[in-house]
Amino acid sequence: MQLDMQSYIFTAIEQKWQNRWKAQKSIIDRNLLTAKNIPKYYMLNMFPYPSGSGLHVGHYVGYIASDIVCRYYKHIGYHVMNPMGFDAFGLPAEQHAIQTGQHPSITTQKNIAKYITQLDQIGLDFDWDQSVNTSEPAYYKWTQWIFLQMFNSWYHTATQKASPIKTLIDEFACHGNTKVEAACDDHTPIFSAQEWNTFSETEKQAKLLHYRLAYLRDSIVNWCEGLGTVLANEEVKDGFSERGGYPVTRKKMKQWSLRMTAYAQRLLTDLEPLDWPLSTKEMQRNWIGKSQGAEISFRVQGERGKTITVFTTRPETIFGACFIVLAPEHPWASFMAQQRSDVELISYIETAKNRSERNRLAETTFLSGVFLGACVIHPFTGAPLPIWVADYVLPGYGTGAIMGVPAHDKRDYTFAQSFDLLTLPVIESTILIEDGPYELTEGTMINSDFLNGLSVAEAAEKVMEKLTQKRIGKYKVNYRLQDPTFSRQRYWGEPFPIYYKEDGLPYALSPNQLPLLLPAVSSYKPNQSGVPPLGNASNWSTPEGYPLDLHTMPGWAGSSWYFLRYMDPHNQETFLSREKEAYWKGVDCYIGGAEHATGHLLYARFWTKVLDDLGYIHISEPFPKLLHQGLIQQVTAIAYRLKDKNIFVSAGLIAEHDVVPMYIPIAFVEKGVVDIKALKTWHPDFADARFLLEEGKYICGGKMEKMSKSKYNVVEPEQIIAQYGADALRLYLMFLGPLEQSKPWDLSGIEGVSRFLNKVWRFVHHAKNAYAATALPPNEAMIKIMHKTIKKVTESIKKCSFNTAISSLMICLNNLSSLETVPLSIVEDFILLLDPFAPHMAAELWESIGKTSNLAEVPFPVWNEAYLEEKSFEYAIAVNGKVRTKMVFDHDASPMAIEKAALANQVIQKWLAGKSTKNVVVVPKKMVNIVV
RNA sequence: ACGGAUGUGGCGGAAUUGGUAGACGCGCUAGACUUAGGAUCUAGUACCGUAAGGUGUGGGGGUUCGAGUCCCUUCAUCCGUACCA
Repeated sequence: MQLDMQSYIFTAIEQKWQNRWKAQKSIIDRNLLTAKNIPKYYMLNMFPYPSGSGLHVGHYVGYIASDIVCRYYKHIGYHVMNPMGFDAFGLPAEQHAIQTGQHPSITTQKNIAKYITQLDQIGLDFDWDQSVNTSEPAYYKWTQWIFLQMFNSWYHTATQKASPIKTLIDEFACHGNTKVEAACDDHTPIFSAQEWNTFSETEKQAKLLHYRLAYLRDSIVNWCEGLGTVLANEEVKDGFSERGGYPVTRKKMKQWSLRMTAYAQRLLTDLEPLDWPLSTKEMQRNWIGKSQGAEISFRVQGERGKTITVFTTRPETIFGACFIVLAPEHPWASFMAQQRSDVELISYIETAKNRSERNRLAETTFLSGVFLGACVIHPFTGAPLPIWVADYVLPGYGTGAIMGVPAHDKRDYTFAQSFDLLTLPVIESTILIEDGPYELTEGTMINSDFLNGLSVAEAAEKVMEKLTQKRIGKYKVNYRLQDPTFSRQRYWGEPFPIYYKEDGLPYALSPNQLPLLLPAVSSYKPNQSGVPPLGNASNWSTPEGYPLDLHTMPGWAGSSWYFLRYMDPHNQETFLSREKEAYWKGVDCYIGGAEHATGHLLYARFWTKVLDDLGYIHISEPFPKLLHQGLIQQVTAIAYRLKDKNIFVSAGLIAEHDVVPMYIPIAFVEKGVVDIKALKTWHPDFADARFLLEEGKYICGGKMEKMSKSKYNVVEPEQIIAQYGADALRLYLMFLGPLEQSKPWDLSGIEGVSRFLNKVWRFVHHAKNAYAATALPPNEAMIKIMHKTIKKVTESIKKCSFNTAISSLMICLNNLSSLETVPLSIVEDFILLLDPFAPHMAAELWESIGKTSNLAEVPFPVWNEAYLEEKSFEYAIAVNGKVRTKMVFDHDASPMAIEKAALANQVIQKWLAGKSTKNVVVVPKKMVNIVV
């Protein structure tokens, strides 16, 4: 028996099948499959950014999960599409270009090649013929094209749809903009049809820009003079750039923006029916942040005609308003500061502006602020309310000004406490003012003139009536969601298909000029005066000589619509043909990380709606079903550098120093001790660093965090595959725990799945040899084991509960291997069940038992419920909820009979001795509980 | 700070819908086979206790005949917070 049992040499087997699959793939005729009337399944994976360090084990989790599901769907007869592509524009390749001069496209190509190898080596059955690369002109041509659609559209609030800009021009020609219901900039000037028709082309364009879905506006950005560029919040640490340590200021810059707020309500409403994790829906809901309230205008004392408009969600508390607070960015704040040359105020505004929003919001005990030196008049009482400038009010939300109601708002309360301001309660409550604010929206109004005695809800209604009547307030729905800034001062992104005429206004290139190729540049850095890298291109202008836009699009541009392109990736006429869309009908299942909950997933929904409105596609939601894969976590290593010095302090000594934590590669750490030599050669920053040691060692700090290149804690898969094989790694990553949960990386568990695979191998070969000549029918016990497993595995795959699917395969194998002999039909079923999880081994075993059919297309086993029925059930018999014994009863035993038998049981008798039975609960097929 | 999630043996985790907590795997202990074992097989393994028994799902409280599961409260950890992808 031992003689012909080959051993399981996974390297050879995996290579063999990967090659064979590739050959099979190339002869698949998709058009034929499409034409046949078989059901389709479009699986979508969040595509990766191809970074230089390659894939890490965390990336595989979602891909393996989708591969399992897809292999299953193929087994049950679906035409499956599971494409993979690359979100290839991004900062790392650009940084690399700045450092080495190598063009980012070369770096990107190299990285992509590595990624493809890494994806192939684990047996992922991707449809590479459908792949996309967002940085290729053939792809970004359409990203630019979609941008032009946004530029050439406006949002009609009456129909709740985007519409071509031409319809707006027609409207202006007939009625001016007095009647039009449109999403537009604040303070858009009013004009009549007559005026419109006399406007110059320049004036018309300027007016239209207030309405376009893609428009220019002043955005506040993190400007770093030293690097000549804008930085992400994460690149800014305590007001200094992470790279180089240059000061960073917040500065207004003209930027492209997308009018996403116009879609806020639809993004909110349409979220409801989506089959998404509830937590993700909740996060998007909170991100959109709809709040209903009022805008109320306050007259400024002694300033004729000047008013300050605040947004409040609690207009009924207006009599409790004790002060007005402006964001430091509020135009009136700096105006007043300048006018009065108020040094304190000017400097406060400056510093406050440069604090990060998170910092500003994180303050809990003391809120900073400065009195503006003016007051507004309370519209009902006529009392003067002081105007303050404070950074706990943010410019981007509401009107950038609030009325402070300290008695009923936590932040306002803290602010009032910080400056000893008056606090006036207007809702009756048992909470004393000294104990904090009363924030509930229930109770009876007090100290509120005409609102006294009303409930909060009644008061809200009444006060709105009054405010509207007096024309000082109106209902207002406000969203936390902002129009996202869409331009970047970068090189490696999509250029804007926009040029500027002498009038300084943006004009669109015509679609036939697309793609607008990224130009060659002499340097990838922004130039000294802060002109973006595209400024370094020669002849960056239209054929007529008009200068082209110097910005590029952000990383999320290409990823906002790639799921559409997958359906028709090679079409040069359109980004997605009507026929292909009609066949695939969009994504069936999307698997990706929860960390994109409010970014990518929201942007993609927004773009989809725009394209749907304009009639280019016919789906309103891109991802009807969404699953998250959890992060793989791994220990990070943290070194502590003295502020402003290139000296690193060992972890035990940091209490005595002012240090900045920095990630270092976990690879250089052994039991908390850092290999300083390795560190010094790793990065120039460390080359001549000094180290303050403890007991001769440099000890680093550490945390469990998500595996990520930027934290230098990734585990690369090659070595694991070489040691255990791709099937083992697949199985292990799925066996680790529930798909959606974060899991710490720990290699020791892989031994278990590796043993399992070896056991499967021996089992099949043993069965094969024992039964080569005969074909005995399986007995009842085997059938029961098998059908139980088929059911469990099938249901688990459908629930994406792969860890339990694998464990039931293990249980099944343990049961089967304890049997003397097992017929081949049982072995066949087992191989089929294993196939989605460990496809290389399954294919090899399939062949080894003499099968010539393509395993991937063999129908999945189906269980028969009749085989699973049990005749009896083992009841747990509990006394007062504690299980004391177990008894077996037939399914048709009556509750009365069970109760009687249970009470008569010897063990139970012992527990009942001397007590009276109060109650007996018999739950059929569950348990018995006797209460004494 | 805000929003979201997670917390069960030494470890990863399992547990239909409120009904026998700890499936499956790692690790560990003992044994078998073996020249050998980082192979394989067998048995055991939540904790305390010699036992009878008791205690156990981050902590505290509640609902219930019965709670890992439902409610309240609290703590810890992780993810996101708009130019990282």
